[in-house]
Formats: sequence, C-alpha cells, structure tokens
Amino acid sequence: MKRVTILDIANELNITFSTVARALNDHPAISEATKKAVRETAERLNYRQNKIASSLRSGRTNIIGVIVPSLHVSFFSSVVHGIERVMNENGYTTLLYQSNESKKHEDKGIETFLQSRVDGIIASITTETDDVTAYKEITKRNVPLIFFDRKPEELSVSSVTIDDYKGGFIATQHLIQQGYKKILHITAEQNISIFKERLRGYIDALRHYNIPVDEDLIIKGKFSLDFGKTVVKDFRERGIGYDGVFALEDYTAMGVMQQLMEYKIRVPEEVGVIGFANEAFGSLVTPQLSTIDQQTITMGEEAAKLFLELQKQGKTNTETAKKIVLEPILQIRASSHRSLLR
Amino acid sequence: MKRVTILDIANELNITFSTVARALNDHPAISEATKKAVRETAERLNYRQNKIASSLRSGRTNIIGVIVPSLHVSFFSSVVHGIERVMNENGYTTLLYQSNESKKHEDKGIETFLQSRVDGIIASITTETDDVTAYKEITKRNVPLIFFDRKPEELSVSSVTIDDYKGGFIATQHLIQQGYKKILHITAEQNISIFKERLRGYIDALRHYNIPVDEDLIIKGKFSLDFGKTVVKDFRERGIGYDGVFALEDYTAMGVMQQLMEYKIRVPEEVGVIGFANEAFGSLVTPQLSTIDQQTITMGEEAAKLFLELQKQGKTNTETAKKIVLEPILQIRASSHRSLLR
DNA sequence: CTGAAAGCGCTAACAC
DNA sequence: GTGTTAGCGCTTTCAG
Repeated sequence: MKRVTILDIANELNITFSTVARALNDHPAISEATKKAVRETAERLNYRQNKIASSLRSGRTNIIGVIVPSLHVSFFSSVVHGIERVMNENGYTTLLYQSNESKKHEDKGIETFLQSRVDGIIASITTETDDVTAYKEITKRNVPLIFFDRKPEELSVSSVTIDDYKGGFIATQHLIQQGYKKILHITAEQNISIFKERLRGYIDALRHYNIPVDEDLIIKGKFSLDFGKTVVKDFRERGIGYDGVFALEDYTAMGVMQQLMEYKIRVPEEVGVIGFANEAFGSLVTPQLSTIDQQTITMGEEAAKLFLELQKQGKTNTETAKKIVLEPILQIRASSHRSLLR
Repeated sequence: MKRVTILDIANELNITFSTVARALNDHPAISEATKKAVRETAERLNYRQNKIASSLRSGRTNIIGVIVPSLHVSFFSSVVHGIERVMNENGYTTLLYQSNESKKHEDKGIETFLQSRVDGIIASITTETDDVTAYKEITKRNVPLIFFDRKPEELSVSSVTIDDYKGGFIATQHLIQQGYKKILHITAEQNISIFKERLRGYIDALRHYNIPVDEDLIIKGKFSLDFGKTVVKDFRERGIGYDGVFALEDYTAMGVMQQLMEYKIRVPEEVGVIGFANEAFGSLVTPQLSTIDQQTITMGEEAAKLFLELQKQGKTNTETAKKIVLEPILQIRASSHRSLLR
C-alpha cells in the first residue's frame, strides 16, 4: 500500500503541494474553498501527515520527554497524568521513559530523548544520580529541562516540588499531637534534597514541641517496603522502644506497619505510623495509612505549564530558573489516629 | 549553540560525510582507523545523531507504540515493563500512550502513533472500544499490531493473553474446594472476550462440581472498587445470601472485601473472596487478596517478541495471526483460605 | 491567494 | 575502502 503524501493530494486537485501543505496547516492566506477541498481529498485518500518529515524541516517535534524512576509508584504515574493532560491540550505528545532507579538507564533515556530531538524534558532523578553531566548536556543544547519532586541540588533549573520541609514538619507535628512521644524517622541514605528537607522538618517539629532530638531514632537506608520491616526488626532486637514512626515515603511506612502487625503490636494504639506521598494503596490497607499528599496532578500540570512558558518565551531555563513550591497536605487516616480511639 | 552534523565531522577529518555516516553505523567496509578517528571527533564535537533525519530517510523509527488503558493499574505497568525489557535489548524505544478507558483517547493515540510512523503498535483495548476501525487502519498500513490481554473479537491479529477460561475455572474451583457453596461472579457488562471467558470458566467449574448455576449470582456492571461495594450492598438489601465471591479483577474484589468488612462480615471465615490480575496492592491489604496471576512480565516479553518476529519476517500480522496463550497461576492468599482456619 | 524552489540531516544505491 | 548523488516528505522563504 503506497503511502499518500501531500503531492498526491496536490495532483488530485491540480494545485501545488505547497498549497496543500498550507491548507492542512490552516494557513491564513489560503481560501476557505481550497482548504475545504484539500481537507476532503485528504480524508478521501486517507492521508496522514508524516510527522518525521515535518519535524526534520521545522526543527520541532511537539514531543516532550518525561523521565521517571518507575511508573509502578502511583505518585509518579499520577504526576505523569497531570503532565499529559496539559500537554495534550496544547498539542504535544508525551513520551515516557522509566529509569528504574538506575543511573545507567536514566542516562540512556536522556540520550534517546536528545537524539529524538524532543522539545523538552521533564524529569525526576533516580536515587543513584550522583553527578548531573547528562542533565547538563540537555541545557547545553538549549532543550528546556524541568524537574519535579526529586531534583539534583547542583543544577539551577526550573522545578516543581512541594514544601518538603513543611511536609516533614506537619507529619511529625501530627504524631506529636496524637500523643506519640518517641518518634522514629526513616530517611534516605542518598543526598537527595527533598528527603533532607523532610528530615529537617522532622527535627524542627520535635524542637518546636521541646522533644529532644535523638540521633539514634533517625535511620538512614535504602528505602523500600523491606527496609521498613528491617527497621522494626532491628529495633526489637536491640530492645529500643518507640511509639511513632514517620517514614520518608509510603512503601517504607507500609513495611513498618506489616512488621509491627507481625509482632502483634497494634497500630495506631501502640505505635502510630505516617508515610509520605499518598500512594494509592494507602487507603486500601488496614489500618489505612496516614500520609502527606503531594498534589500530584497539580504538580504534573505545573511542570507542564513551566515547560510551555519556557517554550513560548523561547528561553532556556538556565536564565530564569523558576521554582514552584506546592503545599503539602496532611492526610490523616487510621494508622496515626489515636485520639479517635479514646 | 550550533547543532553538529556528520558534515562537521567530515570537514574536521577531510573525508566525506557519507564515510562518516558509515563509520558511525559501523559499516563493514570502513577501515578501523577511520572508524576510530570518526568516533573520536564525534565525541569531541559532542555529536548526536539526528534520529528524525535518519527515520525520514530509512523509513524506520525504531520506536514501538504501546497503548494501555491506564498505567495506574499495576497489571498494565508490569506488562509494559516486560515489553520495554525486550525492546531495549533490541534497540527499540517504547512510546507509551494511556487511553484512560476512553475510546476517543484511544483513537487519538493510534492517530498519533501512525503519524509518528512507529514501527509497530502493541495495545490492550478500552472497555469502551466497540468498533475497531481505528485498529484496522493500523493493519491497513502494514504496521505490525499486537494485542495483549484485552483484545477485540472481530480482528484477526497476533495476541498474547492468558487462558482466561482456565483462570475463571481454577479461581472458582479453588473457592469450591475451600468449602464455599454459593459463589457470586462479578463480570463486565461489555463484550470483552477475556471477561466472557472468565465467566465461562466460572460456569463450567460450578457444573463440574455439580453446583447449580444461578443466573442471579452472576452480576454484570462497570467494574471498579465502587462497583464491588455496590454489589455487596445490593445483595444485603435484597436479602440474598452467599458465601463466596469471584470478581473479574482485583479492584472489584477489593471493593467487595471493604464492604463486607464494613458490615462486619468476616473474610474468609464467612465469605471467601478471589480477584483476578494480581494487582500490587493485593499482598498489602488485610486480609491479603487471593487472585489469579497473569504472568505480566512474560506477557509483555512475548508481545514484544511477537512484534520482533513480524518485523524480521517483514510480514504484517493479518496473514499469520499467532495467538500466544499463557497459563493462569492461582495465587492463594488469606481472603479465600478458609481451610487453614479449621 | 498561490506557486517555485531550497533544504532539514541523514541513508543507500551506485560508482571508482 | 571511500566518494557521489539522489532523495525521504515536509516547511518556509521569496516571488508574483
């Protein structure tokens, strides 16, 4: 089956292919009559524009690349939803790449996007990302780059995050207000700013309520459901007591809950647990998991809008790094809701 | 910053750009010395191949488009993982499109992929997909098309599914063997073959164990967590008893469990529940949800391999629709495991 | 309002 | 082993 091009349409109508091109692109200098005729024959011949050719010539692909650690994590797939919504409305296609928390894959994703000449890249870095040369390459080529949630500290580009400090603060404050006195915080071993901010919020909340900060209650590790379990096991073995846990993200918090239940320790009666990110499973488990909502859809939409702005101004982000900070929302559920039980 | 092309490299080295092109593509007729020199200057000049130009000329994009209802559903994101694994290994990039269970979006996804001249499309249809003209357009253009899981009945193209009939059979059989006598089945109102197969498996399992098939126990609806809840509410209102529920997929099963718990009906003691698809949350909830595993990773890998096969043979799928059917795996968890309690 | 012509950056047949 | 040449199907000046 021969591919039909604008030349075929032109021949049908005895006009030139450039007129056809203009008609299809709704160029103002083409008469309605011609446009109509062109559109009709295009339809009849089952014409489909060749985006490749169009992109080669125009230099724009109308594709935006999004790099996320994993789409399994509902936080990321929700943000992607937000991005897609705005992008679709504005005639862009969104290309997704999963780095699987591997720097090697992340680099490959960036490389692929650069070669595919995407019009912009929106990313959230992996936990492995220690140097940012690959990302610098993006800005060097004047390709708009926007980070959301996890961003590297060294790079001055536009980003959308929530106020992670405040998130850490209100999560800890909530536990304190529920009467929990000795609160663990599980954080990441990596140097990712958002996790450090959550930790800072935790510390300041304790201080604010005159609770001594105990370094032994701050656990660093490779966060995951299993790590949450490990922490609970370790503390039992070492015979250290506690009555509250604030984990840097929900899967770790879930691991904590599971291991506590394994030990027949009641949540929230004996130990209160709160996570971070408002993962989809949190409202399905028993007890339901308290968490901090990150306004995922808004986050994605704002990231997309940030890109559109840069695009419109024809600016690259290096000049005007705009940082949008959203409000964290405390999502109180059963796992930390002791007061209701009394 | 000027983009560097193969011409720039050629000028640096005083050779022609076609030699450069061949060197970069590792063409056998180029001397190692030249290749080395080319690669080095390419590196030095920070050259990146323009895939757009390459695709326009060669007619291949090395991109495969994947259309799924939603990446929030871990079944789909797992299959995508499998697809990506095989595709990455074979030098393909995977483009993802979410239809959000909307035929309109699905059509737009197909259109976008066609215009982008992807080398193939792997899809799972929406619950709304009633006619398949859009998909027919794909095969008409000789673009390889492969379905996984949800496929339309009318179209004869390659596909990967599990044996849904058997899945329905063993799920029901399991409930029967656990001693449940009056088993509901929640199925879809839409005409999607895999769901009809699961229903057929349910019916045959009952017959096999000489349990009368009661039409009133087969509920059709728009499956979702909420629909699961609704079903439980309805049965209570109508005062109809039952002691087992087999839902067509896990979210619906979860809704059933939640509403049962709301009514203080114990699972699995009083009512046994089993879902389908082995969603990620199933092992996190209490009680853990029994389900049928669909070998998601394998399913994705097989779909990808099917594409590679078609590609290699230069065939379109219409001639040789190859249907791969995987084995469903019964995943027994607490929600249906009554025998352990005795 | 429409046509003519150039060229985006590469691949691939054909030379030598 | 390397050079020459002709496009892929569009967009986009420049003419008229």
